Amino acid sequence: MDGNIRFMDNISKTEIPIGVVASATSTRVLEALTQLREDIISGILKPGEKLRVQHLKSKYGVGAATLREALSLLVSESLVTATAQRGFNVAPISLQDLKDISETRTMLEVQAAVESVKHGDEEWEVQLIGAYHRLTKVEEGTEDLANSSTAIWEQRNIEFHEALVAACPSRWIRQFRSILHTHSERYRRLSLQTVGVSRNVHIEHQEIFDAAMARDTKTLVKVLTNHIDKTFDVVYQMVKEDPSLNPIT
Amino acid sequence: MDGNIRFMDNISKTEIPIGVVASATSTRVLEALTQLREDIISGILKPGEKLRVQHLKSKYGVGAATLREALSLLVSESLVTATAQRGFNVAPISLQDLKDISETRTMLEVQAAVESVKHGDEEWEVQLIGAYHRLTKVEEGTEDLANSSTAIWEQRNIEFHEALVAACPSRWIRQFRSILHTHSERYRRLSLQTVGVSRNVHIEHQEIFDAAMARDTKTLVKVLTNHIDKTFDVVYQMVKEDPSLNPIT
DNA sequence: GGTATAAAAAATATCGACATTTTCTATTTT
DNA sequence: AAAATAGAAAATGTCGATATTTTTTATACC
Repeated sequence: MDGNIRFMDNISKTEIPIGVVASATSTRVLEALTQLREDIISGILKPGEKLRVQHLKSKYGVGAATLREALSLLVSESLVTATAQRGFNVAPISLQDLKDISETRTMLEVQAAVESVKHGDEEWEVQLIGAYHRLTKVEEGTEDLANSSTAIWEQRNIEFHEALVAACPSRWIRQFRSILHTHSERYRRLSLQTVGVSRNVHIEHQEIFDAAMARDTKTLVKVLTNHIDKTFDVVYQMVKEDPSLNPIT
Repeated sequence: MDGNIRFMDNISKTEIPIGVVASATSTRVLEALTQLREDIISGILKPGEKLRVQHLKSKYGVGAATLREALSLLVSESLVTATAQRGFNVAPISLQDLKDISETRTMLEVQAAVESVKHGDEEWEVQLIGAYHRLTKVEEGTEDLANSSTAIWEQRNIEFHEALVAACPSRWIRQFRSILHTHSERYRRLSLQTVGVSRNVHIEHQEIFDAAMARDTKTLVKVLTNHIDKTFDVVYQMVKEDPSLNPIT
């Protein structure tokens, strides 16, 4: 997924973009950025790991300046940290951070969803129905998703949550929510191999969808909070029990 | 989420930095970054303006790659936007954006302050008292602050608000709050020459300080919300009435 | 043995030069 | 005259080379 790089083609209103925006022709920076993001989220580049420019430039096939620029842009998403004279590191992980992310994400995503439901028009409904339908297809397809399906599920899960909050008028809430969702996904991918092993995620998504379409704000708050909590619980247990994933003692 | 608090007792309190971190020796990137940020917030570099690397590199006395890296890091703070093959721009402004910033900032800052009051220890109190004292000195010094004092007031105002929320355990809320505070300051500086012309800001700060020290959450929420609203009102009127500041129709 | 010190190695940070793409401008075409 | 087009100018994006700083390793010292 493109994370916080927004392809603006389907945004109708005169919204001002925040952050990096892609355009027709790509650049080496964008390519490196996309690959680096995926490698960080997937855990190929490990949490806290030092990102040596000299070493990585050959790996990603770009010059030093280009790689540094890509890494600098990833600081925007808090996936990379930069320290003067000491280079770049992959953002570290911790149980504390996971909890913080989940709680803050709940606050922002619930707010965004409520506002979205309040302001959403017919077009928003159509987009949400579409996103929900695509997500349903892949979630009902298999008991535990195969490796290939996982990537598709991840993409559609992101798109569903994006569609849910798309009508929230606050660009800032949407942006912050998106960043936290990415980090949430990172923790999930670092700790879990498959989706929905010990819970039926689709039921949760269905509840969210139904409440949103019914404009039932109260229920929406409840089921959405529950959804994020459940994700947290599962990941938290895994991270806690796997010392290799948990650099913090 | 509160239901999971019990698992958190053994979570380490070690804080992980988000974003760019300075170290003992500075770098050309950091110098350019600092100057660029100041120039954007102060309006020397105008909202929406194209940031030509070729032109600016001589102005800031650095190479192209270094300048690009500084600009890329400013994307983290949403002060600069980057578009592939089309370079960098100063983040645009709009009335809509100002409203969004103020509302989102209220949500985050109130939350952060309440949590900070809840968790703040003696050291937090000491730091807050110090920050408040330094702010008071400059706010009571003059009726309308002279140009030289304005810069000091801005610095101390930031430090006071930072100190207020310093004990909030959520790094993410603090980070997002800080970004929005910077943007809020930018709008204020773009529209107002001096502080406290039509209102006594210090009384508001005093109310905030008193409520925080008394751990009176309810009052704190009220006066802090009021404070951000008031700032918004003043700036909104100025921006609205000054077409040169308002590129959005 | 552990600590301080100095040389060596590695990595970061930085610049200038060049290729590619976009933007501007003048000319031609309908 | 407006639109399309082609050439010129400007700006972006990119890389390799190099100075500076940090980190590691080896050596000497108490």
